[in-house]
Amino acid sequence: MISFDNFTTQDGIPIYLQILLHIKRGIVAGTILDGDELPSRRVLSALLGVNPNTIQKAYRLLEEEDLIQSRSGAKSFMVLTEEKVQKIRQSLLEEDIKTVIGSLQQMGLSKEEVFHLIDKYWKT
Amino acid sequence: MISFDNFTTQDGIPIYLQILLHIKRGIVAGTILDGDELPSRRVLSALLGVNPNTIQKAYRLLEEEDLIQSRSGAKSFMVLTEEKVQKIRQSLLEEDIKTVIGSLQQMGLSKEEVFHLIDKYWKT
Amino acid sequence: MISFDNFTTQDGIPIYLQILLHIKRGIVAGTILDGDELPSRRVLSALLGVNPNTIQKAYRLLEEEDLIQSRSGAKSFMVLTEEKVQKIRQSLLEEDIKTVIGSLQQMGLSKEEVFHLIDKYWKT
Amino acid sequence: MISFDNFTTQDGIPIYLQILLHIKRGIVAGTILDGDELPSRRVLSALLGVNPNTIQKAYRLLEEEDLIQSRSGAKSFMVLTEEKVQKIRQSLLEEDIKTVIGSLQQMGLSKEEVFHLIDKYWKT
DNA sequence: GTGGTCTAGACCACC
DNA sequence: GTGGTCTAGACCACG
Repeated sequence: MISFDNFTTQDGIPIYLQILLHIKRGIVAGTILDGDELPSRRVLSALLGVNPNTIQKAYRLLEEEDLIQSRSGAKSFMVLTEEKVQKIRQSLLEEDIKTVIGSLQQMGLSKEEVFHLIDKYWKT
Repeated sequence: MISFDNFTTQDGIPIYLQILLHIKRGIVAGTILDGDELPSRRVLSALLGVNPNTIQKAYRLLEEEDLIQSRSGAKSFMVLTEEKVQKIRQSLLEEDIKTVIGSLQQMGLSKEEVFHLIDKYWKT
Repeated sequence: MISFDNFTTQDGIPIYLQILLHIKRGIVAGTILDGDELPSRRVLSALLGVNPNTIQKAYRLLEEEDLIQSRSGAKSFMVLTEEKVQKIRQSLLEEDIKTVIGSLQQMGLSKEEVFHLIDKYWKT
Repeated sequence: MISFDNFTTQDGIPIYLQILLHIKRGIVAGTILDGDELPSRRVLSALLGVNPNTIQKAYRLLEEEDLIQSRSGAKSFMVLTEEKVQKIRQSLLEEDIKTVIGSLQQMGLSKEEVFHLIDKYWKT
């Protein structure tokens, strides 16, 4: 069963996107594997303290990307291939890195200062 | 006059927040200084291709944070102190760094891999 | 035994309501009589290709309207009086007629055009 | 401006479909014409006593059928051609007639009885 | 003022 | 129990 420990919603970003990203990051990290069972709408809804529809929206988008298979009345499962995983990995990494680099550069930081900051805040 | 070159809106984040962030990052970078004049709502609206109300909202929030002041007619000026700048710097840096570290750690990357990626995508 | 030949589910209307209507229309038509036996939930479920719970819901509503009675084991029987039949007849007829007349009038048809159309589509 | 006088919601059918049908019937009747302005979401929502989103859903479906043109911040207008009107007319008429004939036949009525009933309930 | 999107809760059919 | 749909209300960007 896919874990949602350490998940806390933050505002400014739509919740359904945060859920979607959480799952995609788990896929990239290898903690979510092909065939894994997803928590049901209700269960996850209760766990995260959000509306079942918000969960559903995240799941529906994942299904449209062919990463999930849902059937009414039955549980939902991950449907992953190595190729899909690599594609997600590539897109997520690039996006994260480019965004943060853009912000930090605009604030006038040097690469060395960035390295230093990451080192400081990296949770081992 | 504060520059908005290199500013392009990206969707997913409210535009008024993007404008707010752009200005705050300029403050941190030192390219926006105490006393600098802000473009008028009308001018900036035309420049960014954004509705005047959206500009108005960003300016209003900056005013509520005591970072700008409207004087004599429609012109607005930055009202900064070293203390305010440091506070913004601290909050922006921490937020950016923590967010990206959280994402990348969740994807299972090591600190070294992150350094390598930043090095790769850093625009000199 | 009550017949469900010619019954096909159509979407847009809850299936349990369609079953309810099918039975009520049979009552009005006189093909369903007092004392007639209803198919068991399991049998009808298989016959219509519908979930047993859905059948159960339709039967429960009929029971609440005092039109059927469950006796001796799982078998259910129609419990009808002339008065009940007339009441159902009245309500169904009026509802159908008024609904369709409302639609067709709203589309600007004359009574004669409606007669012509019914004549055209009436299956002898 | 398109009229919603005489419109009352009835349950059993999704409200957004009732709104959609009301508009289509107006198109067929010729009371809604190409270029006509639609009431705004909020106005119609208040008028009918339903949620703005329900109105929006009806409008969105009409837009997907190319019967409406919507632009953010601006009003919505009908975009009709004679061809579209005839197609709607055909589909609505057939559906209404076939549905009511099916119901009434199932209740055992003769064509003459149906004519009589329509004559009785027809509002002149 | 306008339309578009996000979150929320209830109901339905199905397993 | 499961996922799918409908209705509801608040917020956003825009004219």
